[in-house]
This record gives sequence, C-alpha cells and structure tokens, in this order.
Amino acid sequence: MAPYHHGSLREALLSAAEKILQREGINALTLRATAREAGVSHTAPAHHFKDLTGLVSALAASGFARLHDFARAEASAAETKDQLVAHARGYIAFARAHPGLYKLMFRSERLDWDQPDLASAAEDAYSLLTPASEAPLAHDRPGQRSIADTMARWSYLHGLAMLLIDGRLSAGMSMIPGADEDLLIADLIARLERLHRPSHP
Amino acid sequence: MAPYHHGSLREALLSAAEKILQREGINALTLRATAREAGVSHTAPAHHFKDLTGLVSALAASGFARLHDFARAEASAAETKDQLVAHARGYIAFARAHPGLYKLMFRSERLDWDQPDLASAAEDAYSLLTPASEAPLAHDRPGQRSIADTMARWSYLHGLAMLLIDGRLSAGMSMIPGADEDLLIADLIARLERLHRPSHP
DNA sequence: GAATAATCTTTCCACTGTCTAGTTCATCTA
DNA sequence: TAGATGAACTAGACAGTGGAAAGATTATTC
Repeated sequence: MAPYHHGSLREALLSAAEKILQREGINALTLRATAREAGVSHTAPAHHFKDLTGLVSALAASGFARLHDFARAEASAAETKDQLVAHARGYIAFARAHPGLYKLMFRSERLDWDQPDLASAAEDAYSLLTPASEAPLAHDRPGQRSIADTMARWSYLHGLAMLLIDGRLSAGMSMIPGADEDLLIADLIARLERLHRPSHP
Repeated sequence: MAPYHHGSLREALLSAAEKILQREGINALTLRATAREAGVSHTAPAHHFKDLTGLVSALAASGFARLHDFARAEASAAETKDQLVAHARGYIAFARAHPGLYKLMFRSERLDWDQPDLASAAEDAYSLLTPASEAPLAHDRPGQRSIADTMARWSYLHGLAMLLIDGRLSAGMSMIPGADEDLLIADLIARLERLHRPSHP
C-alpha cells in the first residue's frame, strides 16, 4: 500500500514529466498525465508547482542546469584549447540528446521567468558563451563589444540547435552527397568563432 | 440573418486565427475560439483544415509566404547593394512585427510538413539566404559550401529572431548604457556576412 | 429537375486545467 | 507525551478543449 505522503513527490513528478516528454512528446505533457505517471492524484502536482506553467518552468530550470553542467564537463574533457567551441559542442550535443526538453526550455509562453531557479540556471548556462578573457574589466566600460558578441553566439547556437532538432537542416544535408552529418555539424559549430568583432565598432 | 454557406470561410478562419494570435497569444488559439471569432459553429473549421494541426499549418504557410514577400520587397527598396543583408533585415523586421505568427511557424509538433503549401512556402522564404552568386552551377558539384553557408545563415537569423521576440536579449541590451536597440540589432544582423566560408574547406 | 457533393450545425465523448473542500500525516510546541 | 498546527495529498466538480458522428442546408452537375 502506497503511503499517503510520497516523500519526494516533487522530484518524482519532474522525472515523470520528463519521461512523458521523451515518450509521447510535448503535447502529451499535461498535469494529469504527469500525476498518473507518478501514481498520484491528479491535483497533487498543484501543491508543488501550482500551475502547468510552474511544472514546465521547474523542468526547464532543471534542463538549463544540466545543460550547463554537461557543456562544462564536455569542455573540460576536450583536448582543444578553445573552450568556447568546446562549450558550443556540448551545447549542441545536449540539445540533440534531449530535443523535447530543449524545446520546452524555450516555450516562452509556458515559462515563468520570475521564478528565480529558472532565471539563474539559464544565466549560468549562457555565461559559458562569454569566455573569461572577454569578461568586463573593473574600471573599464563593461565590455559592450563582448556583450554583443555573446548575443551573436547565443543566437547562432540556439538557431542551430532548433533547426537541427526539428530536422529542418536535414534536407540540405541530403543535398550534399556522401557528407558526414556529424562532420558538417562540427563545421557549422566551428563557425561560431567568426561571429565576434564586427567590422565597424 | 447569416447565410448557411459562408462563402469564403477558409480565409475568414485564417484571419480570425491570426487576430486571436495577436490579441491573446498562442495558448488562446484554439479551434473553437477561431470558430467563435468567425461567427460559425465550432466544428466548421474541421471541414477546411481537418485538425488544429491543419489550421496551424495553413496559418504557418501564409506566414512563410508573407515573410518571403516582405523580405524581397524590403531588399528591393534598400539602397545597399548587399542583398543578403537586406533580406536578413527584412527577415528580422517581419519576425519582430509578427512575433506570434513567427513563433507559430516553428511550432514543429503542430505543423504538418507533408502539406505542400507549407513546405514550398518555407523553401521559398529560405531561398533568399542563398545569394544568386552562390547558386550551384550546372556541371559543377552542387555547391556544398554554399549549402552549408545557407544553413549557417539560417541558424543565425532564426536564433536571433527567436531570442529577440522572447525578450531574452533585452537583458544584455540594458547592460549597454545608452545603446540604441535598433542600432545594436543592425550590428548583429551585419555579422551574418562573417559566417560563410569556414577556415578549413 | 433530380442526384450528388460540398458546406455547415447539433450532439456527444473523453480529456484537460484549475477551483473548493475534505482527509491523512508529520512536526513543533507546551 | 498530548494536542495543535500546517503541510501533503485526495475527491469531486466545472467550464473549456479537440475530435467523431450524424444530420441539415445549399451549390453544382448531369
């Protein structure tokens, strides 16, 4: 007999939600389905997440945190000295490994950015796109150019991740006879370095 | 008294759907709401679009077609000789002017890419990112590099559009004191040109 | 002028998010 | 240790949803 109090229902609901996301897609991710998957009444999630927005936001926060950790780990394991590209590789690899989760992390109309966990996790993740060498100096102007550089890199990586996940680039890939998909993606990622420092500062 | 046959219900439903999208956001865009807005029974849309997916796909097709026309018109009106950047400006301007519609156009789990209208409209729109000078020659290999270039540009523009629409870049913008937002965006768009031709072919 | 087909309505079902009220349990205070 | 307080969870209800089925109305075609 299941005890009345679950004990760690919050975590159980999060992993149930992610399981549904993988198995049946984002349209099947509902509060009730999550509760069913966790073997709990259909209103139980409300106490931990309030809303469907709350559940999705918490899941997104977990996603950003894991993205951050994964990209860091991949970069530190990489042989290359170029940490920026290493982080980018990790970023794209994460998105490809968890497509449903990644897309959920950009479902703006179902995310509550006032939730501190989510905001800080996302900020951490994207701090990897500003290399330490470009960090703003103390008395200097706060690195306007590096901020714009970070925006450009983020845009490129995010767009690439989205189009890859949705298979929108595979049509173009099939047009290149005998091309190695992973190699092409690596080439696209490498172009990230060309985005910084515009012609007219 | 309204006649039993509407006459041009398909178009009426599409514009009703877009009105809802602008007014109440994508979560409020339902089959029933669209039918209500058009003053018709809630199952009437099914005959023209079959599904919610069908309605969304038709709306997305219209969006891609208009994006294509808009970008072309903007580019032909532009003074610059650089058509690529001119198209890119039009692309971003369209996305910012119709944020709900643009996001809907990338709602992959609600789009039916087997619908020919949608597929061809999207293809037309993205053909603008492959300048005529880079078009594949007849007897040559079909421009592997230009295909990858197009992918890179598309990724960058799509990511930029998404992050702009969702306001994810405004935090960074506010960190640059006294920066003109439009000027910064123009600078980001101009970087598109730096993406082509990777270091090692 | 009938037959046929397209268009639209009515009715129905299972499902959803969220509200309200109640039940069970753990923990903290006296 | 007893009792109160509040957190965690359940049960039931409501309006809204997508979609299927079957019927009504009008255009079109032969």
